[in-house]
Amino acid sequence: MIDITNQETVAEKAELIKAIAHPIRLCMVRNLIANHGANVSTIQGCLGASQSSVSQHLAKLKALKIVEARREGKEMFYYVTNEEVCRIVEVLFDEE
Amino acid sequence: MIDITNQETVAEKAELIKAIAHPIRLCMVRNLIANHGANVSTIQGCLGASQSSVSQHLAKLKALKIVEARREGKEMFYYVTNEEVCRIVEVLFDEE
DNA sequence: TTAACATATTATAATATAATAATATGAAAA
DNA sequence: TTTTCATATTATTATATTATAATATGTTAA
Repeated sequence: MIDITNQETVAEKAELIKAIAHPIRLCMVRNLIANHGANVSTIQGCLGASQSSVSQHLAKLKALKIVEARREGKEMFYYVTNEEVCRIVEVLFDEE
Repeated sequence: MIDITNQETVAEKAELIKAIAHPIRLCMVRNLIANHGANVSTIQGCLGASQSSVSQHLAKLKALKIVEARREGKEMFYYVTNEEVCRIVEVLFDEE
C-alpha cells in the first residue's frame, strides 16, 4: 500500500475536523450555517452552555478560520466562512 | 435562533468525526478507502507508526464501526465500512 | 508441540482538552 | 463619566487522549 496522502495536508485536515468534533462546536456550526450567523448570547441561549464556554469554543473555531465575527454595537455576530466545513455538515446531517 | 439539532444526534456525529480527527487515523482511513482495505503490517509500514499504536487506532475505528476486519491466515484485513466517513474523506481530499 | 509471525491488549506516563470561576475589555445608555 | 450589557481572557482543576513499553493471544510452519 502506497501512502498517497501528504502528511502535512493530512495533519491540517485532521485539525480542521477536530475543531468541529465536539458536541458544542458541532452544534454551533450547524446552527450558524442554518441561521446564517448569530450573536453570542443567541448561540449561548440555544446551547445551554456557559458564557465563558461558548466564547472559548468560538475562539477555537475562529482560530481555524471556520468562523469569522463582526461587531454589531455591543454584540458580536458570528458566521461560518469555511466551505469545507459546510459540506461536512451537509454530509453529517443529510442536507443538500 | 432555534436549535434545530437533536442533541443525541449531534453528540453521535461529533463522536464519529472525532474518531477520524487524528492524523494517523485520518491517514489510515483515507488509504484504506483508496486501497480497498489492507492488513495491519501494510498499514503500519506506510504510516511509520508502532505496531501497538496502529492496533490501538484501528481498535478505535472499529469501535465506532468505521472499519471492519476479517482474518486472513495470520493477518487481519481491515476495510472501511462507513459510507458517511467515505463522503467526508471525499470532501476533505477533493475526490469524486 | 514448539517456534515464529501477526496482531491485540494492558499499564503507565506525558500531554491535550474541557469546564468552571473569576476577572478584564469594549461599547452604549443613563 | 459611571453603570450596564455583551463578550473575551486568564487561571485552575478535572478529565480524556496519546505514545510507549511490555505482555498476551491466535495462527501457521517446522
